[in-house]
Amino acid sequence: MTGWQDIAAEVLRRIHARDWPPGAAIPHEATLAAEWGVARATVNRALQSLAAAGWLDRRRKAGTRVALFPVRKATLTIPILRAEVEASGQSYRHDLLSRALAPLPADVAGRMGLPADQTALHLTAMHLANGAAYTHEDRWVNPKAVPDLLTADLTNQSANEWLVSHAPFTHGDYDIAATSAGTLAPHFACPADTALLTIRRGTWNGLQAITDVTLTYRPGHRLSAAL
Amino acid sequence: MTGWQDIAAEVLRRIHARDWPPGAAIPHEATLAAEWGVARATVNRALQSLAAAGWLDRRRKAGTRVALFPVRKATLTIPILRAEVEASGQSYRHDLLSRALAPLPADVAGRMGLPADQTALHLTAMHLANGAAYTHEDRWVNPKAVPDLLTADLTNQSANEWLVSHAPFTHGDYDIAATSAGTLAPHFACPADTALLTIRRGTWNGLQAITDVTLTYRPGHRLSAAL
DNA sequence: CAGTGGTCTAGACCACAAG
DNA sequence: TTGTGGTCTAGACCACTGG
Repeated sequence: MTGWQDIAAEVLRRIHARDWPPGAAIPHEATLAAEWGVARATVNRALQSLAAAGWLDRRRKAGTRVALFPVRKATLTIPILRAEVEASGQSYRHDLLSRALAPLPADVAGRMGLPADQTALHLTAMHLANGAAYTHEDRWVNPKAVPDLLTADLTNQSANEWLVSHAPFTHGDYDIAATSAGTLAPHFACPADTALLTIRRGTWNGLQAITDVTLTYRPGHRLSAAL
Repeated sequence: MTGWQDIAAEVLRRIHARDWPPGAAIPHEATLAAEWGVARATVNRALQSLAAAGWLDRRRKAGTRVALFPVRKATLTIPILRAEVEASGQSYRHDLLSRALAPLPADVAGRMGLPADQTALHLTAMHLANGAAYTHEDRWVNPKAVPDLLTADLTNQSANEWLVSHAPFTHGDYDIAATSAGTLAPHFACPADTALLTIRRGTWNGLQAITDVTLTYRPGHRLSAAL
């Protein structure tokens, strides 16, 4: 009945109870293992999970301390739009608005690490929930990374879904910002100065940029998560 | 030289190379352990880390499969404002703008699970980077959860920093939205219709709400992270 | 029911960093 | 130098769940 999760819970309890206040060193793995009558590996696993969650700072030789600023990390789920919409009980649809080959704008090219005059595939689309505008998508795709996308059918499957299943990426980055609706206002039937939430995401396969996409959510949208 | 991280990397390589495409089952732990000449526990650790990162779906008896939608989770770091500002090489300062006991607004009370007429501590402050407005803070604190804060000196230490070191929380939630500057416009010397990024955060100790805070960032701010 | 992942153990060696 | 966490092993038993 004493698994590593139980041990992690007990350690967390002592932290919350301030038996082990922020900054304090806690006993060594071997000591705790003896106290609870388990193998050191079990304690190790529990403490590693708490360290990964930000509760503990661990360093060889220096020991384990309660983090001064606990919980600095939070997991934000960035769902596939279809899943996000359908999970809320609404129907999902996506409309391809445009599809063209064009030279990369300077800012996008810079983020993708490609020459500014490079020709790339430019896609714009609307994602709809229950038939109403949900999210606008503005995407640039490096045709050298995924040549097959040039001829793919994107009417039933969104570019995102196609890429996810055909072009796995090794890493990526994203940022979140607030922008005014501007030229997107007509899509959302809102004033041009409405504040909208945007998420830009770039994905890479090794050193090769795959795609750079900016999603703009309808007015009032919130990104939520637990700490 | 064959640690669990090497094994995780090799598995990831095979996923990226599409040796194991999305949805496909991969060999059992025991098989892989034999293939690489390591203990099953080592393979288990590698596969668990990949499953935690979203690359694999694992179920007892059903085996391990490559996730259909890899990398659905991203870690967003929510830093302490002081650390965020100082990390960018700027000087940090914070000005307490107001501090008063007042009845909780209905929406805040709802989020905190307290009666709407409950008296609580209301704080507003500006966080400055190199002397310029960086973030506006609007905070409500449950005085029953942290009575000591009522008499704390908040001129040198921000409420956030005080709470972090005096009132550990067990869990919390947050959401991110875009709003118009509105009445905060004078603080940022921007038009009232400027789009600003806001982060609302609620923290709890067990069943007791501690605080609910809304941070509004200066125009143009971006939240960034890696995937 | 039986196969697969989940976890524990006891012992060992290694890598890193504090003093 | 030496203490502390990081990891590996070989074997064992357990828990969940698919068939």
